[in-house]
Amino acid sequence: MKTKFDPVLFAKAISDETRQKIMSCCCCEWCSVTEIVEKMDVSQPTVSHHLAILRDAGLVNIREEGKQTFYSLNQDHVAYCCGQLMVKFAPEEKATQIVLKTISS
Amino acid sequence: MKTKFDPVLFAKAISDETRQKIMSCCCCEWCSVTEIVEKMDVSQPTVSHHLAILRDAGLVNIREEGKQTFYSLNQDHVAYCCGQLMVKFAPEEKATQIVLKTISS
DNA sequence: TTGATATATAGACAAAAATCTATATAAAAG
DNA sequence: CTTTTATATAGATTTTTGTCTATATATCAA
Repeated sequence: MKTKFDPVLFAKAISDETRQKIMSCCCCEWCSVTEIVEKMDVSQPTVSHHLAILRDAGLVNIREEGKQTFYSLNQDHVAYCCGQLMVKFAPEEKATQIVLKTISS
Repeated sequence: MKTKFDPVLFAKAISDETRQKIMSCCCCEWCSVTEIVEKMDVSQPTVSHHLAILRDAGLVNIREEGKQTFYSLNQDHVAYCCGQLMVKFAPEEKATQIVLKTISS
């Protein structure tokens, strides 16, 4: 079952440029830590640190395989959090209108 | 015309608890800085500082009246940014599905 | 014009966060 | 078993951010 939405936790998790790059990196496929490190310009421990933050916010899926760990973006949860943020700060009709416009463009 | 969406700027702006409280505070009405300060537990300069960050991210509307300055949440822009974030990190069909579910519940 | 009120800015300080190197852990290969 | 590879953790350091006090600026009232 889904844990209660924490808007500050979510915002903090996505508020760092390196983490957003990591999110883009594993947005559409499973990536090992090594693969992610190769595409970033920070050290491996730094990547692991950011992955832990994303994990704690529920924003990544994890699959362990032998000595490797694969991560992929939890798109459902990202979308859920964005939706929750939206309804927290904008009335639903407005949110609906903006979203439909955004998505259809 | 709307400036280009900056997902890191947006996320940083909303990633602080005090700022989210301010956003909620002036979510549905114009509030003077003094009124906002009264509802918060930080000093007036701190509130002004946070308001400047929200302003720089385009998240608040501003209206000056005599010696007072009134702020209100720019709901349209908040909703727009949430929508942009969503389509950045989730495919559109998934975003649509989640959003509609979120909004209608 | 003096004083009070509203807000913003400057600068100092403290707390939090990002990064690094070094190392621990654990799996696989030789 | 020893070595290599993959990842995580610990601890130190630097950078960024949030907060405060003091003060500047600007409006309004007396």
